[in-house]
Amino acid sequence: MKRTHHCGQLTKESVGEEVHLIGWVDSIRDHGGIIFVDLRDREGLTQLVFNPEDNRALAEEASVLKPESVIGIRGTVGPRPEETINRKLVTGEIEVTAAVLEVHNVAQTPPFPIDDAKGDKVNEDLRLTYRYLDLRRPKMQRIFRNRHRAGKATRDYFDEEGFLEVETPFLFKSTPEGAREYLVPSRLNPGEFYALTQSPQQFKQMLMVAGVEKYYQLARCFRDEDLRADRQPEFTQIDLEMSFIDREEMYALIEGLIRRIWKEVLDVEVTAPFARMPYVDAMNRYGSDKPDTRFGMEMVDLGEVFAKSEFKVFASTLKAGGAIKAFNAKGLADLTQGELNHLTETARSLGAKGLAFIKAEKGEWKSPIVKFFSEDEKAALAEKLGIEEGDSVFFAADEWDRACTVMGRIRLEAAELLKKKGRLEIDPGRYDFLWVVDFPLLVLEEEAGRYVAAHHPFTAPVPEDIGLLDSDPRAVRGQHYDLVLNGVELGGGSIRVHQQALQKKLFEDVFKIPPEVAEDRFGYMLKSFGYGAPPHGGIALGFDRLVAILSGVTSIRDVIAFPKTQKGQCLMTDSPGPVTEKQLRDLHIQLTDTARERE
RNA sequence: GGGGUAGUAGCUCAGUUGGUUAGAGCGCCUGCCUGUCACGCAGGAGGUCGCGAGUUCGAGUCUCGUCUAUCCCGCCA
Repeated sequence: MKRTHHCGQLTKESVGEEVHLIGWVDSIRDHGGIIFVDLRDREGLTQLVFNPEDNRALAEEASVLKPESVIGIRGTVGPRPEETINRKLVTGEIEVTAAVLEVHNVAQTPPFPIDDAKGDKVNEDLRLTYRYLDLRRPKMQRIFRNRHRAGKATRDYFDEEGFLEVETPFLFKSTPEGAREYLVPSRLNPGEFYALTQSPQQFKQMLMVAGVEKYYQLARCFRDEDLRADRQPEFTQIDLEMSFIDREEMYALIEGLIRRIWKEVLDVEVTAPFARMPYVDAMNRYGSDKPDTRFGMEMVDLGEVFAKSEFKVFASTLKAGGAIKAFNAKGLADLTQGELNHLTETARSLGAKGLAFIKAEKGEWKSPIVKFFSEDEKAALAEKLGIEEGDSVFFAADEWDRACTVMGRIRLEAAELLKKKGRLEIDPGRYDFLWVVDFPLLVLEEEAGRYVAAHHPFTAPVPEDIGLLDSDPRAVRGQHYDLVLNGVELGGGSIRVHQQALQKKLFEDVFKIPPEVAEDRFGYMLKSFGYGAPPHGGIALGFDRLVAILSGVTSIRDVIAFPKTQKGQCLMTDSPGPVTEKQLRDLHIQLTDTARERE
């Protein structure tokens, strides 16, 4: 029995037609005589009617149906009596009176409700074990559709912009300086391993040398790092690279892509160009390289106020070259001791010694540190932070980057508390896109005492800073850019180095990679630059995060059909799993004793 | 590797200071019910309180360990 309509389609226009429908039984309402069945497919619900006065045998068949069974019916579309019209359903004006019922599959009782509201509350491990049931929920079906539309918008846009989609290998070689990789043993090359690509970075640059000029790919990437709500071991990036492009052109290109996706998926007009913020400003004002600018509570630098303070903790921090940072959590003076303890714990976990605060309550400042402040200092604080009755102010005194990071994190947690108390509301339809720019090219790796690439070693320095590479490496800015949305890092990229000599200098002189190691890992790349490499640059956007935001969910597990748990397992298929001795022998692999014991 | 939260019926949860037979809603089963759409009404079944030790006359409750999920730190060029 082929269907003539889907379950979200029929309206009173179709009254009188004979139709075939097929789908899952969503619910059954058996009145002893008349029976109503809601039939569901991915498009919607349609009410079926079985009336024993018309067809007693059929009604008896229907009375033994169970929810989630798959059935097909043939029947006639009829108008519902006026008083029984269901305005909540698209198909609520009609019902289909069944004449023939075909039961494809009777379902067992599902282990959890297949229902948007109730299903959301079910333990995630159970949902993941029965993922095929979880995904039946209309909410998950909407996410599938969002993901599909976002992908299609991306492909359409880049196609129109003259880009070619090129697939690159998953099986690459190990490049240990980045994220930890998944290794794949090589049967044909005993003792050697592939690594699954963390990203197509090096291949896409080779495509530029190859003259492709404009490349993109919805690329699967693999990283063997610990998982988070926004990190899965395999994930998808919108990856692109383009020759003869500068930063300004890149911003415009990606703004066009984002506008296209938001329009196609949400029918929302995104305003471009996006705001831009230098990295240093982002850290100073928001304490993060991915600032959430949807609310204020910006940080203030108090170096000047406390430069000559009697308060030794602040004064000595400044003297040692550190910074005093603070922000005003507007209206949070009533935070409880428990909440304050929690914030303090958070600050400590980030390396702060504690969390200094002032609560402006009942006309006075309650604080363990305010007694050390002079009248001038208090006046300056009140003015700089705009302290009013009912506010809470938090302080961090530490090395500049730690002070910023700690305050940035406390700012976000304070915002969560204010949201919970109903004093801060963020419009769910608000999208604060932001380019964070002017990143340092290098960061000092304290343990090793050397510089490593802040982004990756192929990022080009800002041209006017190249001279500083030898004299003052920390001051060199990279041509790197991050795209941030509502405090989430959507992606990042850079204009790349395309000159052999500069790339070699960076590998060997700046990153101190031994020449033979550089040759082994990147030799082919350096060689290629000797044969006519165009200037080029690119970016990669986290497609899962993007779809999560478009769908209003906080975990990318919700936008991946079959995600892994925090331990990297798939509960539905029970992977990973053991393999046979023969498989191991073929791969020239022996298990250690600890690995054997776990079996 | 570290810190937090959770684990009690199929699901979501409650369970007081350690004290009789561990409860509720939904779901499930049975019966009744001809206009419901969270149908209704009546009745019923259903429990290794994650697992293992310990303290105690007595443990869902306290202690230790462990497992699983989740959030975070480290990590993610």
